Amino acid sequence: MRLTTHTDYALRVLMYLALRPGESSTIQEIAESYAISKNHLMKVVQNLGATGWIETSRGRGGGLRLAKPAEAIDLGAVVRTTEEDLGLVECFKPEENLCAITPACRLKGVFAEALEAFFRALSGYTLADLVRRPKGLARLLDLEVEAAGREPRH
Amino acid sequence: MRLTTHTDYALRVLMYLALRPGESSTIQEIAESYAISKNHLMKVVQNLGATGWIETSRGRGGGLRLAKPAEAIDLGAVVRTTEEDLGLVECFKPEENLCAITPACRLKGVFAEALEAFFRALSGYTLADLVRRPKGLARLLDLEVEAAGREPRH
DNA sequence: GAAAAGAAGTATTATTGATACATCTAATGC
DNA sequence: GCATTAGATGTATCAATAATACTTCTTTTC
Repeated sequence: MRLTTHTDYALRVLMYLALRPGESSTIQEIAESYAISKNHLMKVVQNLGATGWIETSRGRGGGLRLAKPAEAIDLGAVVRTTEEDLGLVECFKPEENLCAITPACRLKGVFAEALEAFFRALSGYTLADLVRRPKGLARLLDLEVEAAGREPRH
Repeated sequence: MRLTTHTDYALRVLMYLALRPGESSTIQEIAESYAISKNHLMKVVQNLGATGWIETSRGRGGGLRLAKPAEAIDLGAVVRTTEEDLGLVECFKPEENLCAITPACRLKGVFAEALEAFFRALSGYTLADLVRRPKGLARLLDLEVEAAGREPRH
């Protein structure tokens, strides 16, 4: 039971942007801060843009910013869009389900309920909850933030 | 977000055994009923035996049976033993975690809580809940059960 | 119109879950 | 006690797909 790194990276991007409300950041910059692949991050950002969590602008001076305040970004809702395969067991996917007992089996219902509980717990938090320690985070990301009180390295 | 088929198969084996309390069944038989790989199922059964959910006996007349009543087999506990990788995101695994912001990041705590909610929901059910329709299940598995009222095919 | 930055599509690599195969060991029944 | 049956164990292979890299557009701004 794992989430893809796609989801992991998507959340990191959102956290980064949440630390700089109103300002725009580039993929380049974010990839460097986390020391992860820029190419991979591009796909993640593309997806975040397509699903409406962030706004992107091209050209010189372009970049990314949150489409709405961090307080309004529900983590459960985010993960539902970044994690595309939520079929826990075979019987979740009718088109490829070969399990003989599906018609009388209660497994699917039980797992569906557990999955619901998972997302309900996530939805108890917003992006703002993840960046409750902005100074510490900004320092670790080597990032300039209002009131951070020091110059960034780049 | 998926569970491995290992977990899926483990639950199917337990359900099969729960339909025949006290009797013993062979891997061969179970693999045929579900039309899945016997070799793969062997590993699953081995694991179920090692973790104490079932009892196995070798030799002629050997086979598998539940180690305790279906009512006493908690689904959350089962999945915790069959699903070995529960590290949802990178920061769950200290030995391979490279995320720079881990010290100040609240992501791990939030996901740990969601995972807890997942298992809490599963633990609301036992194996007995999964086989609440024994006749229907037995018919689909082509299985002889007390009071099922017909001869099995094999 | 040049430069910067994101968008899009394709290709490659690496991981690992799933599966197959071969051999070994234990228990039973004749 | 020996043959047979059935599970245990270990290794090797295959397949799916996540992760990553590359290349080529578009758009925007100066």
